[in-house]
Amino acid sequence: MKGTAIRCKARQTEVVGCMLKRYAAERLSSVIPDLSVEAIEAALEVPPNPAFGDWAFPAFPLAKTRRKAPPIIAREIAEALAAGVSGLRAEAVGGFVNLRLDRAAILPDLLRALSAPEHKAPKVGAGERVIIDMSSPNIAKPFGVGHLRSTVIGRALANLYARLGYTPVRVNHIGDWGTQFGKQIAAYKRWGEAIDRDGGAEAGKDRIRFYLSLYVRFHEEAERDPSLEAEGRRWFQKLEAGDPEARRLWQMFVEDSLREFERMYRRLGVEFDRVIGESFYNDRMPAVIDELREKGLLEESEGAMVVRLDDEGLPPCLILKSDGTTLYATRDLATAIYRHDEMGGDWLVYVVGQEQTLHFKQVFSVLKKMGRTWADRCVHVPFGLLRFAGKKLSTRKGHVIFLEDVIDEAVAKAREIIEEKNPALENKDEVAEAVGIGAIVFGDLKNGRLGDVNFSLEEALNFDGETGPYVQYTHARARTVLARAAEDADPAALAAAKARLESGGPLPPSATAALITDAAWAVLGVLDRYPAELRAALERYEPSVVARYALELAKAFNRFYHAERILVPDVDERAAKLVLVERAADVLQDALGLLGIAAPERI
RNA sequence: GUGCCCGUAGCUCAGUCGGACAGAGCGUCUGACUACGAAUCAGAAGGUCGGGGGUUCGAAUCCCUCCGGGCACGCCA
Repeated sequence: MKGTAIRCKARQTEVVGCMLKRYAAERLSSVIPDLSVEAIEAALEVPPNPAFGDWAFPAFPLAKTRRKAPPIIAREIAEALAAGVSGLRAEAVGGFVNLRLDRAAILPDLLRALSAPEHKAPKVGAGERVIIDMSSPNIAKPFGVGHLRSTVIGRALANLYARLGYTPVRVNHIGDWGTQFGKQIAAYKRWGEAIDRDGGAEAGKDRIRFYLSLYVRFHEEAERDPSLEAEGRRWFQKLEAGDPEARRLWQMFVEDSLREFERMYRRLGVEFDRVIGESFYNDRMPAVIDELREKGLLEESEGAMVVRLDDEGLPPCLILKSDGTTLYATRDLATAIYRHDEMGGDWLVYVVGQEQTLHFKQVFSVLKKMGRTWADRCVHVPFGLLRFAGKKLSTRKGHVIFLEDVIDEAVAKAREIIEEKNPALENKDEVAEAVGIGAIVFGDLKNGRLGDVNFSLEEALNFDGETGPYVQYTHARARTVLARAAEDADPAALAAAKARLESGGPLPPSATAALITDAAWAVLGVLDRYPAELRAALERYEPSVVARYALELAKAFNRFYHAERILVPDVDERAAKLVLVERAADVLQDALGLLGIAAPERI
């Protein structure tokens, strides 16, 4: 099995949902009695060349049972189809049966299916609550480009869950606790306090830079002066003990940071159902430790307390340090139990970098040993590391790229392009924001989660080709056509013609002719796959499936747009083409929406 | 050392529960704005799918092995 995500077996169902494919499979099954419709549907594939037809059925697997050569079987199937089955044409080529659907015959059903509500919302779940751990930045640290991944992947997954019938709960698990806060306080006391007293207290983004510079300086000086580390530890002990000054400074870091994060989230359009700091779980950890001890899972090892996981083939999970204090695994156990027991989570999903894969395996295994049967409904959705100029970004060394800087550049570039190409646009700032951010978010989501990303500003600012702006442009272009059509004379006749098209009844000849051209049919074929793509995206926890799909649809639409004139005089033909344009625009907007990207009417 | 992830065109990446000559975008070159938006479209050039074995009628896809890059492997999160 590929990937480290533990997949939900209940959702490992066949990926179907295209009515065209099912149609072909059903026709085929009448002449292939030894296979079920489902098996045939699963076997059908898209031929490498459109000239070969719409679908291809490989006859090779039947060769064993039928004890005949594949080309002979293929020919028999093709002949049987020609003799007694309507709705498609078949041709045997080698071991394949190439199928060409009778486009005109299926068109009414297809149009009806495309306008049905289930097309954009195929039901999979039954309202189960899915707690999604996403974004989860650290206090007193900048919101860097690295946090973008967890944030936008998590948001897209939450949208997909909601769409497919689950109840997602988006949780921002803020890193507000740990020994680094002792260091942060120590650094602030040593150098920062004086600066603030002199009135150097910056606000906003610079405040975070200020904290970061103190943190970096701390690590630099700690290399020469090891006593700093001890000082940091002492401050953390004071913080844990509730020392007023330590609490006050910690509170200041938290508030300043959350304000900054909130601004980023607003720009990205990300919302959370719960924002809970790690410190929230401080008083919940003793109960976990007690339970582990009662169940006899805790063992002493090298002075620390661990849970052995040899039977799972995993290294031991460290629960208590030799000084008796807790570790992040302890906290994550308490967090998971809270999310299940008190937040009512049926599934716990963690959108966290792949460097923590082992950690989550251990935590889930410990939960299982504790008798929590829901442990196998805990899923780690890992993603690759983001690096810059081939280097890993390091907070300690101050190697960070502020997401806001990147966003600002992208928005400025979008603004320039708008001035150049569409100076008459009304809400330029709003659109520039949507396009600039859309470029960044799409640029992240179009690639598979697992690969490491080598961040390139140049690439993030490229709006040509397979990009967010390309999809947004295509959508806006489609909307413009629709708006122009609405201005046309005789809207009543147009509306009547469109209603007829979506009723599932017989179509006027000029409407049928307009939609069965290669260019139009290609668009309809891509539209038909949308529900299946949504299911596949969630099943694989892979928003890039949706992004790739949006690109494919945009590409097919643009081809159609160039090949055909849409606003033609014939009412039926115009209505037919407009239905296609409207469906394409709706699905593009919908797919962008799932990815968390705005789809302005004009750009 | 052990485990996991990655290795496909100059660059960035799809395709990986096996299927027909390996697909996009960027970049390069050539065309298309007096039609609904040229942030577009059409076309060209460009690849030992990291190497080698194996399974199979058929392998980028599955198995083994090696090479290269990354991450993780006890008191950070």
